[in-house]
Amino acid sequence: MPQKRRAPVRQSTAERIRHVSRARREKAKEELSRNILQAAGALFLKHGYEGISMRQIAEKIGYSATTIYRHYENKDDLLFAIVYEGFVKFNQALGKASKVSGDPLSRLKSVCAAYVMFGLKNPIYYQLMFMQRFDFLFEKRSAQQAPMIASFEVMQQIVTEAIQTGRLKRGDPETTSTVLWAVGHGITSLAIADPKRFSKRRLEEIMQVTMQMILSGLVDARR
Amino acid sequence: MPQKRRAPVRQSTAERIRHVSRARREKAKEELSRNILQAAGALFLKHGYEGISMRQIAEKIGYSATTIYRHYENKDDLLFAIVYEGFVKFNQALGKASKVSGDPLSRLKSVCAAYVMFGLKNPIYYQLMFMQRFDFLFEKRSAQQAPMIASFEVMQQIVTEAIQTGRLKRGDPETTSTVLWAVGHGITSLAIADPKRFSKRRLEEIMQVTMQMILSGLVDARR
DNA sequence: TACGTATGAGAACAGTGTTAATACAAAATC
DNA sequence: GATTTTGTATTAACACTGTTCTCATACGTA
Repeated sequence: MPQKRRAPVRQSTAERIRHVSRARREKAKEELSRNILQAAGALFLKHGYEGISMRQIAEKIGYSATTIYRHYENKDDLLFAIVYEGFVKFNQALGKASKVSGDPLSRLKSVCAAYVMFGLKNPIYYQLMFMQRFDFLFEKRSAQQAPMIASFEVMQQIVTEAIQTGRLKRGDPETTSTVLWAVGHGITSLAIADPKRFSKRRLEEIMQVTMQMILSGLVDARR
Repeated sequence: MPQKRRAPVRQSTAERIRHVSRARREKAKEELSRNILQAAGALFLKHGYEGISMRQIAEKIGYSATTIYRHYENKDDLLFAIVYEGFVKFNQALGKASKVSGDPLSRLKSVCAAYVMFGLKNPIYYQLMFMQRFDFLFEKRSAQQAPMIASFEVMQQIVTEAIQTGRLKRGDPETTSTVLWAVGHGITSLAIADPKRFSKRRLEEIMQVTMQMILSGLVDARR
C-alpha cells in the first residue's frame, strides 16, 4: 500500500503561517475558556451556583453573556466543568495520601483523614460535588469516565490489601469501602453543614472516636 | 385587686356573630394556608425546589401567585414550612423507634435503622432537610426551636443510657452520638445519591457491616 | 478582490420572584 | 340602613434569569 503523502521536509511560508496562525487562535480560544472557567469558579464558590448569573460571569471577564455559550453549552455544563476540576483535586489529594509509607491500615487512616480534610478546606467544592449536585458523581460526559470512580478505587484498593494481609476482617472489599466512604462523607458533610459545632478541637475528638470505632468498635466487651 | 371586667354570663347577639364570623374567617385562612403548603410540598417533592415556580403552585390551587405572599413571606419561607413538616415526621419516626423494648443497645440499633429508613422512604424530604438546604437544620424561626435538635437528643439520650449501663465504652455521649449520626447520614445520603448501587440487598449488606463495625470494629484482632 | 467562517454583541423571548396599585366583598361603625 | 374600614385576591409591573436569534465584524483562504 503506497503512502499517500510523503512527509514534506519543507513547508511553504504560506503553510507555516497558516499553521502558526491556527495555533495562535486555538490557544486564544482555550485561554478564554479557562478565563471563563476561572471567573465562574470563583463566583460560584463565593456566592453559590444559583447566586450567580451568566451575565455576572461575563461581566467579570469583560465579555457579553452570549460569548460564554460559545465555550460551554449552558450554565449546567459550566458548573460541571468546575465540579470536574474539584474531582481532579480531590483525586490528587486522596492519591497522595494513599502513598504514605506504612502498612495498609495506616494508609487507610491517611486516606480517610485526607478525605475529611479536603472537604473542610474546600467546603463549597465539596458541597457542589457531594451534597448539592451529586448527580454529577456518576455522570459521564464526553468520554470522560465518571469522576468519582477513581477516588473510590483508591480506597477500595487499600481495603483489599488490608483484608489480604489480614489487617481487616474478611469481607467484601467493596462493601467495606462503601461503609468507610459513608463514614467519611457523613462526618465531612455534617462538619460543613454546622461548622459552629465542629471546631478544630471538636473535630479531632470525633475523628478519634470514629477511628476507634472503625478499629475496635464501640461496644465495651469486658461486660 | 378588683377585676377589671367580670365574666359576662350573656353576650349580645352582635358580639356572638362577630366572634363566630371571625372564627370562620380565620379557619378559612388557615385552610388556604394548608392548601398552599400541600400543593407546594407535592410539587417541590416531585420537581425540586428550583423546578417549581410560585405561579405554578398558585395555578395548582386555583389562585393567583400573589395570594401566596399573604400566607408566606416568600418562596424560601414556604420551603422552610415544608421542611419543617419533614422534621416533624422525622422526629416521630425516630421517637417511635426509640420506644422499642430491649436494652439501650438494641434501641440504638432501632433508631439508626429508622434514620436510614426515613431517608430512603422520603428521599426528597431528606435531600431538602439534610443535603441541599441544611441551613434550615439549626435555624430558628418564629419561636420554634431548631427542629433538628429534638431528633438528635433522642439519639443522645439512648447513647447516654448505653454508656451508663456499660453497654458502650466510656466516653462523651455527645461525641459518640455525633459519630453515629454521621454514619447514618453518610449511608443514607450515599444511598439517595446513587440508588442504582444501593439495591435493597446491597443496603442490607452495608447496614450489617456497619453494625458490626460500630459494635466490634473492623480490625481482625486475632492477628 | 471576494468568499466563507469564526467570534463577538445586542435584542428579544419566555419565564422567574416579588411588589405596588387596584378592585371587590365582607365586617364594623355610625 | 348607609358608610367607612378592613381583609382578600387580582392585575400590572419591575428587575432579573438562562438562552436563542440575528447581525456585525474581523480573519483565514482562494
